[in-house]
Amino acid sequence: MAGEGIQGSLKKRGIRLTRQRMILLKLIDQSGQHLDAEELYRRAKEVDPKINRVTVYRTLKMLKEGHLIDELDLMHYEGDQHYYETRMKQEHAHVVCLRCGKVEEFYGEPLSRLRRQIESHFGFQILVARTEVGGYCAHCQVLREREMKEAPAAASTTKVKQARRS
Amino acid sequence: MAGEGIQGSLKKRGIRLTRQRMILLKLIDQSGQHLDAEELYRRAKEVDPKINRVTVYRTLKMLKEGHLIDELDLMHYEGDQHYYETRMKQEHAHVVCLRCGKVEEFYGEPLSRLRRQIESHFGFQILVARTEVGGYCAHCQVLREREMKEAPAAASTTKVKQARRS
DNA sequence: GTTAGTGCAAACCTTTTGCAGCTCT
DNA sequence: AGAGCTGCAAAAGGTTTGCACTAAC
Repeated sequence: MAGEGIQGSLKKRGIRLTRQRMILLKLIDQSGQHLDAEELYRRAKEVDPKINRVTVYRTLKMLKEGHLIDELDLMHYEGDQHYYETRMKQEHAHVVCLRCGKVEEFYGEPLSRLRRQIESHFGFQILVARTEVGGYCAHCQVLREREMKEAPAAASTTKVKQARRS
Repeated sequence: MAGEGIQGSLKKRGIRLTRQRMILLKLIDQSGQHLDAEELYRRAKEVDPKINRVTVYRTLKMLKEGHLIDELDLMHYEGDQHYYETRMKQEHAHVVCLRCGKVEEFYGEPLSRLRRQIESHFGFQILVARTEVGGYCAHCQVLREREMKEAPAAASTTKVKQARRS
């Protein structure tokens, strides 16, 4: 399991493995989802009701600075908070539907090619990379067409809040 | 000049061209830079000291929703505010040095290829795309090596605040 | 035992909202 | 004339900080 990888990495750097951090690491790692600080806090409280929101923020900050997790915005689909995911997976782009909020992940050659080109073009040493794409998923394109016929003016703002899942 | 393009587009949509909006459009368009709301407000006040910060936010929001400008985070190099740029340019990635803050722009084939692949892979209709890369520019890589020798512990956090220019 | 980490409260920064009055068209 | 926009004040949302206490090593 991936949690061990992160814990080992922290230990090596002399960072203490507190009870709170173990809980948070486990949560981040288990859920394949993109969690924001508040959601992570909510879930952590179910395990340890005494845990503090601040500890969540501090832990996320630490993990981010240690390049153990990545920070995403997901096109700010529902507010300006950030989302997090473990860094183990292969590099991928996030594709966010601006109507239903669904997040898909795109893996593949074009991404690593882009990375290599940027590195060689600028002599740049890449530490983090983030590609986010916003638009309409196949399903919502159809629904939008329908909406346009019924109420052309309102359709441009239509936003259906529903489970964001990849 | 590009400002005309945006103004025309607004007029066509029945959006009023107020004095304040003209000022802001001109500023966004002139400066080839990436401005955040506060900086834009600061500059606008030099032209019209009575302009309100809220108007800046409202104008940015309107332009963003009309897809006339793009919103960037620039890897949150210095805070969580957003940066804006006009949308006329060809699509490009933003390459941010995490040490000196310099922002470079990368144009090229890999980006449009990525876009096409995502569209065909998911049947997705892309409206906005954002690629941001963080790391060390050629210049700062050298400086960091030097820092590592002198003060290994401190070097990981070293951040030189200086003009963010592309 | 020492030092890093936690919880609490309070501050902070960025952005949004409600509303009365002003101004483009 | 009238809808749309602005300014002001106030609130909201998300995140960080100072400090005394606690717990990991």
